[in-house]
Amino acid sequence: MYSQATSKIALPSHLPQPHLPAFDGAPLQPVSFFPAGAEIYAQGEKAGALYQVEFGAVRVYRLLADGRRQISAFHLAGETFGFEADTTHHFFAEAINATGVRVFRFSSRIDMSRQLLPLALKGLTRAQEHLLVLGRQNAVERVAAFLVDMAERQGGLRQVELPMSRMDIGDYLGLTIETVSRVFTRLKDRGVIRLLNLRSIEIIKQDALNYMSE
Amino acid sequence: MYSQATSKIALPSHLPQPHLPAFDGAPLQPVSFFPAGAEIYAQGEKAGALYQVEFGAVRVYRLLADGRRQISAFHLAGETFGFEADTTHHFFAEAINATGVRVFRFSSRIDMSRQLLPLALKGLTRAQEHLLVLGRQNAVERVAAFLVDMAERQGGLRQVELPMSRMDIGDYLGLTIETVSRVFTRLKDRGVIRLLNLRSIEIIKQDALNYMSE
DNA sequence: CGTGGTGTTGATTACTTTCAAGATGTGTGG
DNA sequence: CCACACATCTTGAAAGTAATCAACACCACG
Repeated sequence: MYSQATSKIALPSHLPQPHLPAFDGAPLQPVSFFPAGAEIYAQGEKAGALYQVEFGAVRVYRLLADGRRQISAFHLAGETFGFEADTTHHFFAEAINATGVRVFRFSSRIDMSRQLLPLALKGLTRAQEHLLVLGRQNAVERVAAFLVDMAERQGGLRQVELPMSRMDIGDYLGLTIETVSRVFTRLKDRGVIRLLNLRSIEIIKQDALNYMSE
Repeated sequence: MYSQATSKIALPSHLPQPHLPAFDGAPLQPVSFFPAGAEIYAQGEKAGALYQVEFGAVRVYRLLADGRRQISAFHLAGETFGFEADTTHHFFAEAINATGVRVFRFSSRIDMSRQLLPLALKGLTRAQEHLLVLGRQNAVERVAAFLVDMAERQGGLRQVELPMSRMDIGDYLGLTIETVSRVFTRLKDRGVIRLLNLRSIEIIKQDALNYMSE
């Protein structure tokens, strides 16, 4: 496990090209690199920046005192995270894999509220939709909803990359790794999905998956 | 069940006095009155306003096709709701009891984004914290967290009013009404709370309750 | 080609839901 | 003001779903 990110290094040319910057007015920031497992920010730290994923994937989570973890969101390439209601981070953010992030520090000289609001509202809607999944859906429905969401965010292709571990998926869906694994197996046995390898699946019956996720 | 709200009536003098308006610049709106169970807005309707509760209480929820309901938030006097990421409502909002609401229609002449952002971020943080409850806490912890939250929002007094039914509480916490009822009974039997009547409780052991909610 | 971490599968346990019945509370009309 | 009726809430027993505990399989890495 790494504790420090290697910041502001040059972006290797074989990596994906930059996405559209999240903000007008702000200067284009260099890409900070975080190896797998590296902390981007921690609960309790002072906030004051937004983060845009260039490549890789990020998990944002909270912990209970006894170690139970709830991942509130995954963020893929092109997505923005790091909103806080006050000046302190209430969550942890970590790179899941080797990840490049553009950090936009808040500047008093540029009013970003106009541009932040739609992003914050998008995050709010996402969180509220996830509440429905956690509050009222069973294990199969949760996994189906997760796969549908991941597929949509990757352009709606049949093949879906899952950059995160079963543990991460479980902590996102409020399930144990065993239950996640069993549901994957059931979906495979029913011919709904194929497991290409541990971190990528192919959706065979899109309709069935949509239906399961309601 | 009522389908129409009686709008723009005069606020009877025996009712609570107005809270601070949510927005500067916007003219102070009259209070719309909604009887118990009345719909404030529905999923699919065109959005374009914010709502501030003057008195009473509001539930915001989504439905699954088979009728399962998830209440994403309750809103009490002084609180603001109705944020949407696009121009359409993705949720339902209903008055729980007789409720007064101030409606602030968006005006192109006044830029409210500066004032909306902190409210949206507050809502985002609330939703993310609720995700932890639904994803990783058991029935007793959920109810304890709910009571602690309601107590804090009512000024931290020992006596807490619960304007909503057990059904509402269950649909907020992802539990059945029977489980909610059983947990209330257990907390009562352990001497943690007293049930003054169906809609109000007294917190006897605040520490125990805090501890249970983590 | 081991070796440790990650994932899968099986058996059992625990918790919550479901189904059912009864109790309590509220509102209405006599 | 009381009585009845309907809705809400509580309690109990049985069933179902996911968690836990345990063993094994599969990778990915050095």
